[in-house]
Amino acid sequence: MRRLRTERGLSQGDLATAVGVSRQTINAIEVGRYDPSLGLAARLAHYFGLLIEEVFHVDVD
Amino acid sequence: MRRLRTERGLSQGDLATAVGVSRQTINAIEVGRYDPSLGLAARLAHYFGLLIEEVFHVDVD
DNA sequence: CCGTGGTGTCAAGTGCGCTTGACACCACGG
DNA sequence: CCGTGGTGTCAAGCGCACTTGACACCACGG
Repeated sequence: MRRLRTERGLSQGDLATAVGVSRQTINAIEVGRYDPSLGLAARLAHYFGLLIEEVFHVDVD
Repeated sequence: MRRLRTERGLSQGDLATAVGVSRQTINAIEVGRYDPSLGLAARLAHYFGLLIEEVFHVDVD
């Protein structure tokens, strides 16, 4: 997630506005404070041109 | 979602216990009252052997 | 030395995801 | 006729996803 963002030379704020959330939300997801909603996960994956599964390694148990 | 479930001959309650949520939660998702969390979406997709993107048509805008 | 951009984090508030518990309806088999 | 399984839905409550606003720290260029 942080890798995908920095690889593209984006700040947290840039990515936040690109997917329509606040900067703090992007930061919280990157540092692992909570998981994004399905909608936000979909927008982020779509923005990076990847599958949700490729961006987030949710453990399924 | 309902199609995937009924194709496998499962009740809402069966699927609910299979993915670890309540029956009402499965029902609410099927009737579109709200979207599942990323974790639950991942467990459901995994249970059906599909990608999250194949199970849920989240509109990305 | 100061300003600026990027980041980490806190506090307080809103709304949704999900819970338990309950009740009603329908279809079915006894 | 009654019981049972499957479904739809309500109410009240809990915790998380996400918000705005604020403050602090660090690195950098002027």
